[in-house]
Amino acid sequence: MTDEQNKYEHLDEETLFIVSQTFKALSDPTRIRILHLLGERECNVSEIAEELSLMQSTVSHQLRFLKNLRLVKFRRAGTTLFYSIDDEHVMTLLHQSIHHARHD
Amino acid sequence: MTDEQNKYEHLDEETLFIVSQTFKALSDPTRIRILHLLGERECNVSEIAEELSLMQSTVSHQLRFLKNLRLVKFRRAGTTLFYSIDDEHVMTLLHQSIHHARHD
DNA sequence: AACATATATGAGCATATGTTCATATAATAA
DNA sequence: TTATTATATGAACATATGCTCATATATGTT
Repeated sequence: MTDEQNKYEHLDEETLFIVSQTFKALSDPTRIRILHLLGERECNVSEIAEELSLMQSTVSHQLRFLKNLRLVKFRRAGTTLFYSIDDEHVMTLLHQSIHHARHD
Repeated sequence: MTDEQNKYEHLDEETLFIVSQTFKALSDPTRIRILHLLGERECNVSEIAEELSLMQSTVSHQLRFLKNLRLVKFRRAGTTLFYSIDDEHVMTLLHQSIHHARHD
């Protein structure tokens, strides 16, 4: 290999799509709050709504969004659905960012 | 401290704002491509546009966005502006996410 | 000064996003 | 079955976002 300039290696479309979607999930304050809460403990929909002062409908819509990206999962107990984190890697990104935001 | 349930510690508004803004910057494919390119080498505006097949105007608008968040900086050389990365922590988040996207 | 080159900017437009309201669905209890 | 509770869903709406076009600005050259 000579020292002529190397061609830039473009990001492939699929990687670009996954990465942008992941960060999009983390780009909304409401979703961040929901993920952060679920990072502390498993919660049902009503608990999330009450703890974060959000409408049940808002929470449900955002949970669907997060579930489609497999960032959260749920277990059923009667009519109640308990949601929890399903992607620890994304939570790591979130926690790093929170830590960074607080320390400079 | 007893084992009664602890109150959930809400994220403060400022942290929430910074975190969501940071991830918003990383949520758009065009900005990801620009940051990824600048992660490889310093570039001027025209080089970015040509390398990524984007309009000069598009690149300039996005660079302004990224500069406002202090994710990139530039140095002037005549009429040419050379842009480079100004936030290694955010680049770490980006690289982690790319790595994650490619490996599962 | 006039001109060329590189970059920045504002307006306009189409699309995406997030919330709310009203209502539907699902599981359980009576 | 009917009623109740928990959650999901679709439509409507307002706002945000990203791109393009046209043009402005800034630096350097002649």
